[in-house]
Amino acid sequence: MKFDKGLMAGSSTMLVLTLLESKDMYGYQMIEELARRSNDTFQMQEGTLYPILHTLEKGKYLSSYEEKAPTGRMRKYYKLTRKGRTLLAEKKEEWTAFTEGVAHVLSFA
Amino acid sequence: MKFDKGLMAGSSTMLVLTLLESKDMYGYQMIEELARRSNDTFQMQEGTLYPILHTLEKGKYLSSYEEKAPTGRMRKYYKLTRKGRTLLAEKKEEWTAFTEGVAHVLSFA
DNA sequence: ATCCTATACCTAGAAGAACAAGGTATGATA
DNA sequence: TATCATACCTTGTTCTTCTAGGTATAGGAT
Repeated sequence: MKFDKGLMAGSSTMLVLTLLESKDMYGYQMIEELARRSNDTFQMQEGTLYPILHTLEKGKYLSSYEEKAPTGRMRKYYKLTRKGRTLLAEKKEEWTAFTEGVAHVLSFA
Repeated sequence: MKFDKGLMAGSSTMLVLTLLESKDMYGYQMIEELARRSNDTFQMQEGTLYPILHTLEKGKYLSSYEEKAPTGRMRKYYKLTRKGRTLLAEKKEEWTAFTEGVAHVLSFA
């Protein structure tokens, strides 16, 4: 399933934060994990993800550290800060309210 | 409730088409009706709506006609075409699949 | 040996969509 | 007479995504 570009807008930041809620992850991993959790319906592009990560880190919603993978390559892990958790909670609330609003409009007789 | 700008993206066309599903409407009316159906959570801007209407009409998803209101002013009514109904059905399916995907990611343990 | 693929990071530029902020015009109301 | 609500529209800015590249390493295939 290919989604309209616009649909991702507004929810991708929430999705990224959600992934980091369970554990620290690196970018490439997030893309795979997102696909896995959504049964391959979400294929986030690297050109979408990396700028989001950088913006979130700049805003102190995430912190990062590098770690050597067993393969020998470096990976950049991101970690949710307290500020990030607060943002995530807000995003989730907003998402719920928004989808409820849409559902209400759609189901209106 | 004020929503993130991005959230509207991707769903506003669906919302507009949905409004026209029940009856022909004019732009100004759609904004009011959308607010009413969503308990004032959706405040679509004119600068958002009118371009959408024009694009949809250009694509033959809507047709329009002018009618004099009881007040004497002209109103431009929009009507769903068959092509528009098809598009609406697709948009609804896409929306459902997308929100289900998000729900799945959010609820992932 | 060489090439391709997967991994892993990044960015610049184009495209799409919403919004802010303006404009025009008419009818009703104060 | 002035202001508000109605009713339409557009331009320019901003935000976000995606496309399409670039860099680099490791492993497998040819």
